[in-house]
Amino acid sequence: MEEHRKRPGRTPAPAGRTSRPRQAEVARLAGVSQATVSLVLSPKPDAKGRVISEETRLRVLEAARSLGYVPDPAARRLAAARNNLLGVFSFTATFPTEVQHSYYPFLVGVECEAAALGYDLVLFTGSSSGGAGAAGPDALSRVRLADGCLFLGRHTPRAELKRLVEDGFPVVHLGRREELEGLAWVGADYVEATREVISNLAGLGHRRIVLVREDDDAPASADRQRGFLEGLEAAGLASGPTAVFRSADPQRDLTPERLRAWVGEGVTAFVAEETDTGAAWRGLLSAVGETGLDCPGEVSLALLGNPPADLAGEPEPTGFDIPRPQLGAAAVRLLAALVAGEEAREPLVSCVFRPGLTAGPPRARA
Amino acid sequence: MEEHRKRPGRTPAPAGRTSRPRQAEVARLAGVSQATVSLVLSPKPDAKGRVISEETRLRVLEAARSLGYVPDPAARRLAAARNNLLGVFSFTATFPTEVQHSYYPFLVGVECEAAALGYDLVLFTGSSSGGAGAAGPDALSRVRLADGCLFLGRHTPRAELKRLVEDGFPVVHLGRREELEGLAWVGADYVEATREVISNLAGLGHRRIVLVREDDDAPASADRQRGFLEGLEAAGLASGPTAVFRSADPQRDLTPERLRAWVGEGVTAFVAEETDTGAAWRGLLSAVGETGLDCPGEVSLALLGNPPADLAGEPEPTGFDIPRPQLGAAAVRLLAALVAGEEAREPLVSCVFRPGLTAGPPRARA
DNA sequence: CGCATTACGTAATACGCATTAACGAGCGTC
DNA sequence: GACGCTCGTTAATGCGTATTACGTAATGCG
Repeated sequence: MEEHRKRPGRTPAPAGRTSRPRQAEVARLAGVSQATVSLVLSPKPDAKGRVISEETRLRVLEAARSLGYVPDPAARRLAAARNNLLGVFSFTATFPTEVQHSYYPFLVGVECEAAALGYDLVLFTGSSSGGAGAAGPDALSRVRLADGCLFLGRHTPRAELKRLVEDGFPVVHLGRREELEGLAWVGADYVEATREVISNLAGLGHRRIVLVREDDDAPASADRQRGFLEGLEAAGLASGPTAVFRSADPQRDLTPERLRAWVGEGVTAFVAEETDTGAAWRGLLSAVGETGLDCPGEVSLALLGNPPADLAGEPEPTGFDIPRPQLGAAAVRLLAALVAGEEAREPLVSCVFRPGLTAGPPRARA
Repeated sequence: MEEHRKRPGRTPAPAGRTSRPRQAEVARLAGVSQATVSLVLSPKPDAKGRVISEETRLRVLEAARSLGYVPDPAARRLAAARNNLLGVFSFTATFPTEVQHSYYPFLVGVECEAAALGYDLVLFTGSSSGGAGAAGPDALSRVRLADGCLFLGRHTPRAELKRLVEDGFPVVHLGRREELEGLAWVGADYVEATREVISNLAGLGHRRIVLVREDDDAPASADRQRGFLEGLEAAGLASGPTAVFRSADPQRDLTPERLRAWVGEGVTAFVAEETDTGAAWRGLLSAVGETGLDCPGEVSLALLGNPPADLAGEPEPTGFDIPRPQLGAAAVRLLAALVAGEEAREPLVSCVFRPGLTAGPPRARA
């Protein structure tokens, strides 16, 4: 196991160039002790009394710079300090091949905010491809290398996550997740955003609206449904038993006949939730297409979220934008606060209403 | 700085429940030494001689399981003298807001291959000022925290990179980069791919072809031009002085008149290089559009690379696909080999010809 | 039965850094 | 000049694990 070790034994740095410099080498170059180097390089705000003279300080800094010294994150962490690393852990590949279901938009915000706060990011891989930590309980525990960790994706192993939280390891979950006591999370305000969309449709004159959702118990779905119902109520509209269409496979179950039946009953607007696959929205679109109904004219459609990337060419759907970069940034802020030992809380992030082109006033009833 | 440490001082585990168990505790429960626990829990394939008896092995495993022992990654990496981290350094944000010019496709391959090889990724951002090194020239030295580092982007500071290479720090540059002695890199074979496109056009019957390129001296551009000229020669076609149209702003300089003139001279096909902005291709497309020439019919077009994301709706261009994920994967493989001390070399990655819809046989000359 | 082997374990140590008790040197003070 | 005192620095130690150099008991062999 030692074959790759460039440094032979205990001698600080004989061969020199092949290995990263250690504090000991910086110390030798600066003519001080390793402890002094540590003191100089560890920004201690509460420097009570014990300070290093400006002269040695500069000497050490110069030596460190010229050697290109960088602290070893593992050692730093082991010695009970921080290493300026925030972990990002996702349970599917972070950069999936399929365009759908990508964490990219979140990462835009995560990277930006992390940089602003002075953190680098560690991307823990292998969660899906079974590489590094294959499976097993260790897969998740690798994140302890970082000061804290951000979790993406809805299907997080409860037990492992719970363990991290209980151990006091700073963890933030991206997406509402209340079933786990003490788990910090950030989320978007789907309830309010959906309410706003419904309110808008009602304002256009729609009286009967149907929500198309998938058969998933994720909080994100539940929130939209709640916002939908609240929106109906606020607009003084009835929410009959048929107002919510829930299906495990909307693209199969949402038939043109079904659609025609609704329209025949007086339904003039449909809203679909956004999910990884966009199945609800796709199902709605194709059903409308097959029935030959004119979209803004005969039926209004709204998407509770952003359209999948491969539908970028389609007309812009009415609905709301999920501010994913802001969500990512908020998550990082929260995580950084936890790492710093603060008792922070991030409020729900608001979604932005998107007028779009798929909704308009309903056609006058015959 | 010690506030978060649950374990008071040297006692192995007095308070018990607040902290994760260590090997020492497992050892105590199993009635063996810490070293034995380590030996049992560290899968050593080449267990030459030194073996633990099956009985104690099971006892230790049982103890570990019952305590919920999980190894501390920081300690593990410290003891192993490497940290299983590969750096990714880009000089613009790794996740840019603009869709164009994104490293995303590369990262798909990087993440996947890193996972397969058992590495985690550290993302460094050029602008971030975190960690030990302040901003400025030291920014680059932060990458030493990883076992090796991948560099993206054409505008890498030469001096700093040189320093890393000279120090023997494993570095791989994504994209051909030969001007720096000893710098490892991986690249796509633009020469061959371009040659193939030209050969294909010649096969269709085209006799006069013009290359539209931007005014950039990047290797990627030079390679395409070289492949273009070689392709012409191989097909027995003349490459007059007007065969290459080089412009700093093709969208401005590539006027409809210009295009008409070429067509009048007998040019029947145009190829454009791909760049971050896609300016050459955009210029070509808009000029053709304005002149009202029918694309596969009257002129053939080819794109030496992938179209920008915002042109996804357009008909698929003839040309070649740059296998970005494979490039990323190849870079990671090379980097991993360097980290392991091997003297590896990755060949150029081949691009894949894309038939597309924008090229066809030339219309018979009048 | 004596000695060489082998099989199993363990003590000791290193890994790189942070932290803290202790130490030496300057410097007044009476 | 012995004493306290502050300031700057260092020696020593611990963090949790991997590894190596040794023991010790069991076994093999003539």
